[in-house]
Amino acid sequence: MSPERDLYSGLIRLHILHHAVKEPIYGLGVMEELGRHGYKLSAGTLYPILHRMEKTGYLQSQTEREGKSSRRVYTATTAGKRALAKAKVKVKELFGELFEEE
Amino acid sequence: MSPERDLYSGLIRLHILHHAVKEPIYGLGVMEELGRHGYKLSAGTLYPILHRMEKTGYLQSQTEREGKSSRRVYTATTAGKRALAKAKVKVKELFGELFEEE
DNA sequence: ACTTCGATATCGAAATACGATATAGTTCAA
DNA sequence: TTGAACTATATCGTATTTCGATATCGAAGT
Repeated sequence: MSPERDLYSGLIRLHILHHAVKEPIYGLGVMEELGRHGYKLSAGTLYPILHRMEKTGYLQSQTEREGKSSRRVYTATTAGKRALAKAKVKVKELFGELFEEE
Repeated sequence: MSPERDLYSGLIRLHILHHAVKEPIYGLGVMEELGRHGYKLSAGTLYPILHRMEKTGYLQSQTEREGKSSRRVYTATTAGKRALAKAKVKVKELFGELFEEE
């Protein structure tokens, strides 16, 4: 529906990976965090993204039962950290190009 | 094949859009430029991207016949420039998060 | 009981990715 | 002057991804 999504899909994953490196994350929490950054995506989009990032090997999950109900909590794997480190170089390059002086 | 592609797909489009705003671009030229940034993508991936960005309304094209053979040359539309401006804000935000001090 | 809420999962049609393959004009050496 | 090498773009087919809609399930109100 939104044609801008194409431009942002990678950025969204990098946001997710970055947060997963810093601390454990979970689905709805990520949705809210992304919403704060102006990315509107539904649960039907986000959860499959997390599943795939786990299948790819960037994230690992475990079901947490903290008193209340259960949450599937994700943290970044070593491969995820490596992928983020590489991607940061790319983001830096893009940033440099986009905001360079004439 | 490369699972990192997921992380970069948006970055690639932003590179393309950025260049199309600065000057006219064409398929193989973009491929080489992206290659210089370490993005390896085949013609079968790139051309459909350009087609879609045109269909979306970010780019407009015309066939140029500069003496030699012909090239389909793309430039950014007003909508494309607007989309890039918006995306730049997002990239800046991501950059800030990824490279913030602790 | 019933609804709302937090949380996750899955379905299905449409769109996208990408290697492989096709097409076509130019150049240039044999 | 045939044909190999190169420039340039397009399309096909399988697999994957997107994303709204829908489903599930337990907590907590009321």
